[in-house]
Amino acid sequence: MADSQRFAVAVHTLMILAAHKAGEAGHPMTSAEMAKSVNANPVVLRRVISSLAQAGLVATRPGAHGGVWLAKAPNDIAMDQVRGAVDEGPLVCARTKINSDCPVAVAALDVIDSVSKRVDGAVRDSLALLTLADLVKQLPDSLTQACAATPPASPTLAA
Amino acid sequence: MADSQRFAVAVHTLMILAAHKAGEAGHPMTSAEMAKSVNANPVVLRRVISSLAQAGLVATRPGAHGGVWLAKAPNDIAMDQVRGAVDEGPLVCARTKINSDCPVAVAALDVIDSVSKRVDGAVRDSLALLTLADLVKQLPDSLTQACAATPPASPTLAA
DNA sequence: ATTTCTGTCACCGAGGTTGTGACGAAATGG
DNA sequence: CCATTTCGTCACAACCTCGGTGACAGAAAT
Repeated sequence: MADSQRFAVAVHTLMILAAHKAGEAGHPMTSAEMAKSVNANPVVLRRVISSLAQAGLVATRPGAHGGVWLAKAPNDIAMDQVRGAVDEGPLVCARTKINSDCPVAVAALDVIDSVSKRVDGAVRDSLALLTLADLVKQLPDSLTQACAATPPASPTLAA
Repeated sequence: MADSQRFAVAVHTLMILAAHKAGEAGHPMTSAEMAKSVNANPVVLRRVISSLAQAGLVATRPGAHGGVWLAKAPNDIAMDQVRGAVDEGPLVCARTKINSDCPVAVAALDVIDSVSKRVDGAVRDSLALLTLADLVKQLPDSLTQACAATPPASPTLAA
């Protein structure tokens, strides 16, 4: 239960917000704008944004001139929080349908469960060390500068 | 692309083979026998076994008194090999449908890709340290002894 | 030759994910 | 007060992947 693209969409969205330095008192970005860059339906984006908002990573405001912005500094947004917000299932899932009359199967289930937990821990640990700020740093400098200086109706996002 | 139960089925299968000390010159186990314990269709099991065989982890022989057995010592079977054999896709997959006219999207794709590689590396590393022997050790001693002494038609597997 | 078992195919149904339209609620501006 | 914008969420369709199942050919043992 993990082959969705929600995590990728979430990271993409957060990078856009960070690169454009979108803020409440400035120019929040709309889901429609960002949907163009992600090449997805605005509703899909809003579903992801909704999860991120519940996790306290972004804030939103409806109405004219409303939109989405980061609720925390990029340095304080770690990737494991993002994954936890949009994709809560375990990566490697155990079997639910074992034959409970078979003692080997019952014991194996526990063992496999421990493997699953181990993998999940490894994923979480590796993502916890990665912040949104780290990712934005990987963007070409020219790009982030262009975005930061962007007035509404930015040419850096449009198609 | 990782929410399948193939990995769990593979581990379960390998544990059965290890616990029963199945060997070519002894009592290879049939997919039908093991399917009972896993509570899955024999064909599903054979699909997994086929992948494991291609990876050199198990060996098979058709025909009467044929079946499956471990091709290596449990100490030499690491879990990352198992995962690689049955589930080759990346755990967290990037978006394929970005808007390639948007410079932010193009750059973000690379960044997300690096995150994906990082996660995959973490998973691989954590699984590489875990061998089939480690997992079998976690089984209750009584169980492995009962299995090891098992003649054909074992009561420890049947329903 | 018969039996047993693997290997593989084709097909179906279940479940989850994305795409899309629609509607209400909230916020801004005239 | 009203029109506009935008979020939030629902319902539905399209699609894809996965597991379950039956079928059949080939290999091996007796």
